[in-house]
Amino acid sequence: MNLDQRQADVLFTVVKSYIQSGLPVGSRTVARKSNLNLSPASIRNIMADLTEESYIEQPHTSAGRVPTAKGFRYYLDSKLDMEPLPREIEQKIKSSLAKVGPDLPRTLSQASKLLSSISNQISLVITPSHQNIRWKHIDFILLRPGLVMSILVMEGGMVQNKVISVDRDIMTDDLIKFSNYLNEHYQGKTLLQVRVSIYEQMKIAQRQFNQLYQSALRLARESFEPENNRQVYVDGTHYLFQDTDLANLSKMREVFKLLEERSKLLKLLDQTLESKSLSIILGQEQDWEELSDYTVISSPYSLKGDNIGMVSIIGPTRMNYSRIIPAVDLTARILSQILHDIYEYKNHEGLA
Amino acid sequence: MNLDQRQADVLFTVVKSYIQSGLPVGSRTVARKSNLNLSPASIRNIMADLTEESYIEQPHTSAGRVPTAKGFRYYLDSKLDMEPLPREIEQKIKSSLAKVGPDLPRTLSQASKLLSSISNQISLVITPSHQNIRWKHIDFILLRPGLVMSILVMEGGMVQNKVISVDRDIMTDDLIKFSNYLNEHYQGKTLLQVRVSIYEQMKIAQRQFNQLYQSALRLARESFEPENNRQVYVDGTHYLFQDTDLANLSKMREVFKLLEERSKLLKLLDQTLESKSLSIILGQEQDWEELSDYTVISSPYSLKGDNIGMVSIIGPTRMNYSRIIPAVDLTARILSQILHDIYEYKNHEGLA
DNA sequence: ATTAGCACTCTTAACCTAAGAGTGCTAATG
DNA sequence: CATTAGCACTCTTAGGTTAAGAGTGCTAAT
Repeated sequence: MNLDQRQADVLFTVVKSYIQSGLPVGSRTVARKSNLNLSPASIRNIMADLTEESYIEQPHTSAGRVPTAKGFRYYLDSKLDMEPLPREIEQKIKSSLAKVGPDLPRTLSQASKLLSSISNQISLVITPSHQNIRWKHIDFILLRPGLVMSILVMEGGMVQNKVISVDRDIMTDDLIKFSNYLNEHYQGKTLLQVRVSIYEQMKIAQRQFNQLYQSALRLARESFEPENNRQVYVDGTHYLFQDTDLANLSKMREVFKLLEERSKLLKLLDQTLESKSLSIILGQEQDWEELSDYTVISSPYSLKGDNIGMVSIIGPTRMNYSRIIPAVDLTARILSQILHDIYEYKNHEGLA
Repeated sequence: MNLDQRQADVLFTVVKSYIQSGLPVGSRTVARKSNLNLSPASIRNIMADLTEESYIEQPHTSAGRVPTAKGFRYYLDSKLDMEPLPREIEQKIKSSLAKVGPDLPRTLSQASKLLSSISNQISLVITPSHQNIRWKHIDFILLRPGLVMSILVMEGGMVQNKVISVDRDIMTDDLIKFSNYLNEHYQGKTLLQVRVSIYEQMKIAQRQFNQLYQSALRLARESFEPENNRQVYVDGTHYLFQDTDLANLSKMREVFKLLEERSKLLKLLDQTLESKSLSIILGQEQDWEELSDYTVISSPYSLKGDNIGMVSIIGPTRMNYSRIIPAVDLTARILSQILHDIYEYKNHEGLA
């Protein structure tokens, strides 16, 4: 069902006013704030319709209306009046991130700090999946007989390390041979590409009986395995305490629980990784009971056209979307730009 | 001023009852709960004295008494009735940590999770200062001309990496020479020891004009520099929402702010790193206005007699000390034990 | 189609009151 | 002389009542 112009106008006014005040919105207020020039009585009729279609609802008989999830969704799906971020904020982000230097983890961490402080909401920045990134160098270090640490340096300065158990008769010299081999033959490929190669070789190797060769492959396979170690940089958790009352205390607690369960969190954010652009998850809509009353706004950052990670904020459903959406969007864009620069060796003349 | 037996008894009863109920404690209650066999009237006299000396205080005229920071401190400084942790919990910690394998970061992270879940409080585990740990291997990787990543693997599997800018004419082959040299000559020393050596060599080198040699030293110096990268594993933040009302909301918010300001947090915990054993910081006592009403219990974990890191919890001042102190203490002990095992190559026959 | 008017509902804040918890003091007690 | 019973007093809290006010939906007038 679509809304006609007047209905949409009323709905938008209700949403905006509710975002601003957090209070149920009455017909009087809508009459004043909208530019429809209708009397409250007429507005009431329209609001009755909107309630019928459950875009808005009444907390109780004599209260004004509050937008439902459906109402918010309609508001968000319509092109809305974004306030473009002031130039100086954009500059601040750029310069602040440039200062960090060509170090991806620090860049992401800093981006998270910036985003939370300009949005006044909890920010999340998730590290890239390593799968589609090329790697630069691999090293195996014998921690002690039977135990090896593999260190995989990705372009952009991400490092992935892993402790791997191996046959006890593998020596440092063997490890050096392995790593030399891998560095020579596979360097510059993505992890995914390497994995495919290795699996092929393993099939062949099974027919041979070269023990050492098989060990090498096993070691390589483990090192390049898709690691479950994507990190999430979380900042600004204290913003969740903005205008809160006892009622949402238990809901806030759920948010904090969610933030600590990284696997759940990743699942939530992965939902949106596929979408090409900014996406909004309304907790009430989905079956994320942890997020009722909260909304997640995410925007992917990309490298060479692939979305590899996410920039997000978590805030109350009644947050100031016009301000925050551009903030998330811009942060993701700048991050993509900087990533591009790091990977293309541009604009970064080293650290101070 | 010291308390006599009876005064101490009354104070303890007040503290315990307050911890249990969170409510001001009246003379009736003390008369019942203490084993003094005195009438409420007599208790009232004693409580008046304790109030005089400000061990306890009255929220208002007709209310019972609440322990002050001084009262809590007296309670904590006296040897108190610890409930030793049940055997099975100790076992659970040990086995759960053993399962992680000889990987220090993961071990610490897991320890933090365990501690928060058995204490029902926010837990903090701070990673070791690398300064007094021996290192195993160093590697330099040329990210691109003029930019090197150094990777320093410590015993126990900590990795410290850093992006360092260098002269543009340093090549991969040079880097290999550098790292070989360092690995041969300094391996097995602590970072602190290496730094001292390097500074000495730099003094000598200044008089020479071997450009390459000087570069190598600069690179080494940066790599072994005391990094500001001690991490803190935080878990169980949602426990802060236990029995909370609007009054402490703003205080809770301060705690969350503190948790995100890692530098402040480290300063707080470093206070206690020197003390040989478990220590308790009452927020009200110190000038940590972020922590009024909260208390930090910390216990250091050690390697070869040196305290290298901390295990802590943050909880309300009225928490169950008898249960939680042993939990913190035990976790730190087990961690020390496991560290010892990792470093001595004992008890760890690799991963599954 | 729009709106003024109106009766109705429900929440909220303010006020009052009674109950109850706890105190400190005094005088009695063993 | 330490202890305790008794009591008047204070202050908080919960409950109940009330009045104000916000907002509604309906009806009838424009």
